[in-house]
Amino acid sequence: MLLVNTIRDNFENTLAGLQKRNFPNAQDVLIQVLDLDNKRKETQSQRDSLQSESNNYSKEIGILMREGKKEEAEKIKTFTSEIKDKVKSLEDIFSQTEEELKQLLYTIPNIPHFSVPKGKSAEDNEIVLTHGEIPALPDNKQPHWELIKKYDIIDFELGTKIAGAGFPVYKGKGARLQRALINFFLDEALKAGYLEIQPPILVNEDSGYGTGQLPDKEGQMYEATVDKLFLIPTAEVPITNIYRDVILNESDFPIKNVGYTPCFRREAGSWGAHVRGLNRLHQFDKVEIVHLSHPEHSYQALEEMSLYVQGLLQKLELPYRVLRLCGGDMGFTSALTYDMEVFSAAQERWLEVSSVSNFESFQANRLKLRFKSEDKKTTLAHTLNGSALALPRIVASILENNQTETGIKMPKVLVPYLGFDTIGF
RNA sequence: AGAGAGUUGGGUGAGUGGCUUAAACCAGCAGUUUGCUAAACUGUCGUACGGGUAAUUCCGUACCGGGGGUUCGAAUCCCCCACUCUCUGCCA
Repeated sequence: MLLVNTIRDNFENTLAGLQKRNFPNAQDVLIQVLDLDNKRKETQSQRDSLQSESNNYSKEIGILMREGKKEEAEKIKTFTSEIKDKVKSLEDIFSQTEEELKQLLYTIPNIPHFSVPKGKSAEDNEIVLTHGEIPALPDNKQPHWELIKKYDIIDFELGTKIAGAGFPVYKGKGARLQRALINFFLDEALKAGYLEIQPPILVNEDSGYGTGQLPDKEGQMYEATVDKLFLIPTAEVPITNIYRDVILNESDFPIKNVGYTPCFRREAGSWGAHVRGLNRLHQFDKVEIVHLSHPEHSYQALEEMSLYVQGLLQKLELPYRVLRLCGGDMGFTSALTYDMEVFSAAQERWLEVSSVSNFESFQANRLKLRFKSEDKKTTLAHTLNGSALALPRIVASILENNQTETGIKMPKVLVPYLGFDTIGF
């Protein structure tokens, strides 16, 4: 959620930012925000001064009562009841205006960083760099959904029987590969100075609002309706909400958390031809990194996270590229997002395996996540997060890129975790 | 799940209708004393929104788990909800 003051003080920049995102009627919406805010302030002033008057009368009554001057007190009471009605109606207008303003602000996305390219769709994303060799595979190469059947390591039909489409069952070396990757990712994060967190994987409504899944995107989440809980779509939700309504000390920065969780996404209506196999699931595993940063250092933190994720991909010997998302493709809450895509050599496609974003103060504003600076001012912190990494597509590209006639070779770095070096017969 | 007891500022904890934004103590911060540390003493110590000012500052309003109500006036009385603790039950 944007700050009204930011909109007021940087009207032109804000407008330009929204236009970069192709946000419709940007100018009208921003003007409406300022109008509502003005109305809110005016109403508050009126209400407060009347309330003040009423409080003074009440004090007088208190004094008179103590002195036993009941009649005088009764006289004053007649004034206050009149004021009370006025205060009540101003109060109604105030809270209604405030609510309207909040709802409107909820619909406005974050302002893109100046380096974000213009554009409407994924086609307009900027390729920042490409790394690694694309492996030359034999002519009879197979996509991962064939390989997992061939070696009997992941079973979609079984998952359908137990839960439904998009809930695969990992078996034998498939299950062990999952476990190895999770441990590898967590150990790497620990080495890089992250604090490991195991959060709940169901969250309440407040948490959903805190990170912006609610309102509007409740359809993306599975919901335990009886208890009003939501299955998390990413560990970002519970981990970032740890810091909801928190005032940190400046010396607490940087805060670096990592957590492994299963993730659940309904992905309603988003199934198509190229989402076969592991490319898109209802349940998958992910290791997520979350940074809380001083506003002055958040872009350094973003670069650090990007390099960290790239390091993981290099260790896994996967060819990848880094994209800077354009205004039209960026998430609602993000100011700057890098996507990391791995080349999956049998599908001959780039697959997104990580998305690293700086939200600046957009999330922190909703979360009321602040810090006290040296000069005792309370200021919104900056939040960032990224996948490090999402498992299914990593598994898909490891399987596809490393396939040979005799089996699938595992990345060297995983062998100590796996206890085997090849998935074969 | 049932019964009972609770929820007050960073912490402990007082406060059953007006002089309580809230005692006291501890921690924190600033200062005095001191060769240094410690101790002692003095002061300071919340958040949000709004307003006045060139500015330190000052003023108003709201906030004692959350929401609603009674009242001229609520931390205090009433209702609903959430959470915590104890006992009983169930359970990995």
